[in-house]
Amino acid sequence: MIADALGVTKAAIYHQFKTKDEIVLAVAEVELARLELALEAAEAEPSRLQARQMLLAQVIDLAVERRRQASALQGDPVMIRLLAEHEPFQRLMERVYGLLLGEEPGAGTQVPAAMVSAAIGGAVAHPLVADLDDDTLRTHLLRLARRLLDLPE
Amino acid sequence: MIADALGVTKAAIYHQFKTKDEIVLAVAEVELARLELALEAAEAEPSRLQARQMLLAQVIDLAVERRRQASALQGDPVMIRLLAEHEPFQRLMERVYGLLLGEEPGAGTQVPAAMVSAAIGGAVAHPLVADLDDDTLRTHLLRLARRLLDLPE
Amino acid sequence: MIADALGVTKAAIYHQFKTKDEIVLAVAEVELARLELALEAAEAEPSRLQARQMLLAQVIDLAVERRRQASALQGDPVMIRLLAEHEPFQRLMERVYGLLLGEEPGAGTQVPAAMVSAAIGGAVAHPLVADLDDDTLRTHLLRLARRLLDLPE
Amino acid sequence: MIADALGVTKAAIYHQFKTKDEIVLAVAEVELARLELALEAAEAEPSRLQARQMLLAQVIDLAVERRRQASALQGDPVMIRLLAEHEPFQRLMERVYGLLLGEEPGAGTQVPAAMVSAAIGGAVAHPLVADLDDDTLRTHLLRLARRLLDLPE
DNA sequence: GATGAATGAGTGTTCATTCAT
DNA sequence: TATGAATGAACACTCATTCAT
Repeated sequence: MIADALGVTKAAIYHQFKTKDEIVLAVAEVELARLELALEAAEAEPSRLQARQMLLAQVIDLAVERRRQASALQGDPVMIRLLAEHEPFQRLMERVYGLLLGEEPGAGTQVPAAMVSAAIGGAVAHPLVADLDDDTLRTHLLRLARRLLDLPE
Repeated sequence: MIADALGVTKAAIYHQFKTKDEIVLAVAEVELARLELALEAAEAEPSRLQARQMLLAQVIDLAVERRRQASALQGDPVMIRLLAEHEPFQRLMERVYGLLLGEEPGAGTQVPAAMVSAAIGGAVAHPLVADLDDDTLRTHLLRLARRLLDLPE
Repeated sequence: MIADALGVTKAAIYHQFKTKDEIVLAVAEVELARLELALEAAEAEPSRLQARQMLLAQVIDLAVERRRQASALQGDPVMIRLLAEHEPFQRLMERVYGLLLGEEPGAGTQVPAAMVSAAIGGAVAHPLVADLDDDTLRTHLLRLARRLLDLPE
Repeated sequence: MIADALGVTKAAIYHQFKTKDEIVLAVAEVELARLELALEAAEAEPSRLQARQMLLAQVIDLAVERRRQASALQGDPVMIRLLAEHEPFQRLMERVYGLLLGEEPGAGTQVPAAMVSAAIGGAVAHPLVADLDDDTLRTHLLRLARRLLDLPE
């Protein structure tokens, strides 16, 4: 499916990547890099509140932007397993969650963090919102996420 | 995979169900029936607020209870397609969303509805919460969902 | 397929017959019995020519009559193999061919015999003639078969 | 079955063909091409009678030649369905029948056409003629087909 | 006599992966 | 770098057959 979408042969892809895991990782890492950039930009903000607002806006931007492209890998079991096991991703997400929630990461913040992540990720992929244009979706997501995170509008 | 998990042959399963769709539907319908019961019980409540609180509690109960069992079908493409297409499920979810959000269902409530659903479903399935015991998870989910839905604690 | 068509269970059929071969044989033997009757009636005719005409008419009658019923078994590989191997059927067909062709059976008559049989059987099953009513089909078959067999109209 | 007969894996075959239909079509199309060539050669003949004689000879040649090879697909349900539905084959057969019968194709010629086709095809596949050498079979078929088609020897 | 449950072996098809060129 | 050909293992599904009840 991936090879066809790129217009090359499967073997050509296996020349560049040793396993499907590596392919998925390569795709994921682009997103990770962008997320890391957003995180660092937010962490550089002087006020904690501004940092949280900024990070949230960028996380939502990324999710909305990506929603159509790379959808091929969206439901891919390899992708799901990898994100659940890939350590760098885990650590990055803990930092993101920690800042978003305004707390240090730890056992107490895991569930809210997972819910925020799941709420944004799930909402973006949900068929109910497939017809909404990007701006409307972004606005809705922001409003709801702020409520979840106890952030002022 | 299902047959192996049950310790029987594939053919034995195809003796009981005509298609994979039927297998998935049979599993889903058990949940649907319980959800419908919960919805009807909530709708019978005198006050709207009590109805919403009650339905939310039961929806979360169901999600938490189910989280380990039937996880085999969780990512199954047939399950995903069926839930997206199965009319009775669609109608039921609209009623659930409508009551949870305290509004009549419509275009304006789709995104919050999708987010609530995704938040609960996603959080329950998230690897980060796999180690939490049921009670802790339930408490967290309730707190967050109430915030999302503007419900008092 | 057979069990469903009869409205009983597969196991019920396997209670009556030990193998699929036996089922097919039982169906075939009904036809064989009718064919044998036709053959004996024809052989009792005083003139050879009358015998041939009579047998041909009855063979075609049988084929046309059967064309819709039991069509389930028509293409069945078991049926095909069985008719090719079943000795009583082989012997019966040799007698039928011999009389139809007006000769004693032998190496020299095998091809014409096979062609007559194939022409009638094939034509009856051919999709091109599916819409023809029984009488029209019978008339066509008779005319052509007579030509093949050098029989006067 | 096909893969085993060729001594390769099923997947190897599915690398070359997308569906079973394609496999069957590929086999059938070789025959179709040869039949079309024969038809065109016959149509180029100056006299109608010569054209019919020539086409018949070639049709029988093709049938006799093919009788052992590709017999794996002979009873294959996919093959049967495809030949019944494949438009190019339908059109080609109508042209062949029309010329063989010495008439324009139409409703009136369908049954004789089906019978000639069934007679040749059926006779060639019939177990009774399996032991005959090609020349003897060809001779028999020619004699009988000429009789069917009202062609001089 | 009949049924429900089960099975082994097959079929059409996909997918991750390997390898010689 | 890229390709074509191949493979093992899976998956959805069917069919002939068996057996306890």
